[in-house]
Amino acid sequence: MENECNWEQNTLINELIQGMDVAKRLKEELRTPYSLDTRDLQVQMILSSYEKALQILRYNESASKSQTVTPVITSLPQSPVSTNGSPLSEDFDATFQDRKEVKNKSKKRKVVPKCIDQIRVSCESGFEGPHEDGFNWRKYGQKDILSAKHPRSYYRCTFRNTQNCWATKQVQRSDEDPTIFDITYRGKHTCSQGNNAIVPYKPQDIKKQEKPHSQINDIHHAQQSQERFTNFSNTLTVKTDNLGNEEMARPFTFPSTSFGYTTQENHSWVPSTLENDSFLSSLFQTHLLSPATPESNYFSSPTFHMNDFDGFYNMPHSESDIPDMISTNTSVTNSPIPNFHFPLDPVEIDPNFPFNTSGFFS
DNA sequence: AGTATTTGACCAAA
DNA sequence: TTTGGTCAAATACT
Repeated sequence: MENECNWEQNTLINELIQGMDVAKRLKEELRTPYSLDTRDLQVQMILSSYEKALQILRYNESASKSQTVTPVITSLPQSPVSTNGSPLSEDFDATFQDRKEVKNKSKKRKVVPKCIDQIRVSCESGFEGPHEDGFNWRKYGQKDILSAKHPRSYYRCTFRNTQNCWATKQVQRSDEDPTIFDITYRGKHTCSQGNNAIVPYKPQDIKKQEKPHSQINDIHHAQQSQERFTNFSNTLTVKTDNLGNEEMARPFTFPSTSFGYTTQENHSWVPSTLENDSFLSSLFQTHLLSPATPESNYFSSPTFHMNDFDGFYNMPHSESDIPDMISTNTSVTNSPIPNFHFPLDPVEIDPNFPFNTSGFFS
């Protein structure tokens, strides 16, 4: 618990410092003719930092009022260890236990898992489905929700039976903006997709996995990625609606250095310099490094909104072994983002970092 | 034929 | 009793 408090405090400080730094940079750049993309992105970074800082403060406030909201990190007993040596999530633990009961006792409603990631994805291009996140999901239910105009869809991991993966997600179209989907992830993937590291891919190499009517099908090619990212920074917004605290068991696990998250095994790889930028690294992981199913791509959502930067928690982590899904070709020439660069102040990028070398996505 | 989706029913929590 | 999550048979798709 003490470490957790330090984490949050450090994160809070980091976010405030980051916001201040970016604001300073922006101030400098306002004096010079600089790209609007950069300025937009910096504004978003500033907002993101302050939003996250506020989230931490709000979370602490609510947690102090109610002991029922306890971060998963410390509230559960020791997790089991998976076959690859990494600890399974506490959520998996709870979920798996519940699911075993389901097997014995049909249709028993499970206890809500404690680890929930919630993100908002906007699909303003008019496509039907919400964004793709790189996992294979099978729809197992749809329900009209009383408080919502649109039905809620329930998905479980395709590898539930074959690999005993109990991750699920719910997709709810927003009432206010039908182009926005609220996606709630429950449970961590324990399938090969969840355990493996990130792998670059060529969208055209991927076999078809899901039906087109439920998916975004604006597949972009690698050559477009850099341009898309530039545009992306224009439209990118971070939405931090007040999510219920009961659903924010791991509310602040965005990959900030203060968490030391990157030291964990199986963690998504992030350039070291980007780790200092929790917002950007989250963006990086979620939308640049995540392999996706055929109908999607790294920029499948013209605009996306993340309430919770824990979304990366479920990102696939492998360079290989994503069954039947992606090409194993990982050479730099097939990188989805050739000559990738961030529209940031160059000072922020480690000059030694091999963005343009074969080590970048290998 | 195998796999994915749809949808009404079931069940537990609230 | 209501509501939301899940199951599983029926159906659709490949």
